[in-house]
Amino acid sequence: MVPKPPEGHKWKEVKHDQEGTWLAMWQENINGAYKYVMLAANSDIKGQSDYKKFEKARELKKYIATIRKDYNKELKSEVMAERQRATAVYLIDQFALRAGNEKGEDEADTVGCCSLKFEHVTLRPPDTVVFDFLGKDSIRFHEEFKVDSQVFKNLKIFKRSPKKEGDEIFDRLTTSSLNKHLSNYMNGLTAKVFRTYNASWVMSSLLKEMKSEGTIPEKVKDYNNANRKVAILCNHKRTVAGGHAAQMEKMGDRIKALYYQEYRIKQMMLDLDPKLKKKKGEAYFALKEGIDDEWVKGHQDAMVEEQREKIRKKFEKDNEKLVAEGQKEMKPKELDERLKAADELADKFKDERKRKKIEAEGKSPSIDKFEQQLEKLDTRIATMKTQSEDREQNKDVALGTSKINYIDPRLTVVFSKKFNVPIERFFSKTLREKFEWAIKSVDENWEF
DNA sequence: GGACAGACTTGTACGTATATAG
DNA sequence: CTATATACGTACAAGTCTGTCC
Repeated sequence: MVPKPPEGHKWKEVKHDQEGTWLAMWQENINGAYKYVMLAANSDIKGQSDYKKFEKARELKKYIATIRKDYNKELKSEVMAERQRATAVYLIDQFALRAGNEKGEDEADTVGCCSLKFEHVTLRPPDTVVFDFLGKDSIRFHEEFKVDSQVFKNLKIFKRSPKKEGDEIFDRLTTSSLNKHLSNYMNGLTAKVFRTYNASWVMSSLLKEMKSEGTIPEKVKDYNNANRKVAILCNHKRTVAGGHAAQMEKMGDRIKALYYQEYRIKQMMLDLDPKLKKKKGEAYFALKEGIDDEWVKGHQDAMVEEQREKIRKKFEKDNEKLVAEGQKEMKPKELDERLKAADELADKFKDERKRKKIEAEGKSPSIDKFEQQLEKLDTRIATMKTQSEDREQNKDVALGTSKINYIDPRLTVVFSKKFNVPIERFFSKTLREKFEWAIKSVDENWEF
């Protein structure tokens, strides 16, 4: 049944097209772009086309060797158009460039492989090529690659005078001619299939050689590391968050604080048993690199201040409670009394600094207990460090796009089953719906 | 073979929900 | 328990690619 149009409107046309996947469409009034109402990603229709997309990429496996052999040969073709085509396919295959359609005057000045211009490619003998251009969404692609010597020669030829800035490198090539050529190898093969193929291929090779062990977060991190390699291949970048540097510093500070805690414990051990210094060696008891007296002083001041703040807050809260219960609140004098604990801490630190000695504390302290505390701190430091490294590595790489669009979801399912990590760790609720076809279709032995 | 119409995928930022550390 | 970090879902613009017409 045809649904009623919104009040005061009528359908321009009602179609019953079994091929199309859209429900309604209209032309946007600003630049005439077509807008579509389509089913959501979790629908059967979308799932099927997603499945087909990855199956197409898998099919490329059968032809890739021939294609590579051919373009390597055609890099030397006498026909310039063929030589350009071979070079372009090389770049698309090796470096995961997008096809690069021609764009209109009014659109952003971004490029892909076929639309690369003179100034986007710099040649550095003997065989290094520097790409620097704005790709889709004006994301910068800035990479340096070593290339096949014939590719280097070709690019040099394609840039030869009278070509100058603003001119296209592949002036005898369009995306349609390139895709037409590719479709000779395999039905439906186009430039974008290479991105899917290479992304999934890289992921599958990484997962094959991987031996993920340890806790679930550690295994997830292994997966993410592979995911990140794919994202880098596809140049999926993101803008570094505003507070990134500050956050890194904060984490670094926290790690330092943990190291300092260890230092204190070790000093306390010395307090209990001075002979340990000989046994464990001087270095064991030293302050970690990057931590000096000045830092320690600042850290201690902060700790004291923190405690003061805590006491004040607690005081206020207690008072609120008293009032709520209909009782009188405590006098400011009580707060001063409570704050003495912080003063004592400050005095203790001051004394320590003067005497350069840290006394063992806690009830019935023993070397054994301290050793245990140290062990706990060690693991905390280790997790913090990996977390901080992870964050730094991810600051400008977006993992989502490759996971959602390029990595065959069945690979993720295989990882999940092989290493016994719940799929929920990799796919959110919506993604599990989107990839239902993948989740229910494979076991741990499936191969891309 | 080039221009344009049309259909479908990809990609990031953003606001909000949720998890986590302190 | 609360502040903050992170994850999630979504919007919608920007791509790719096919088909048709000249």
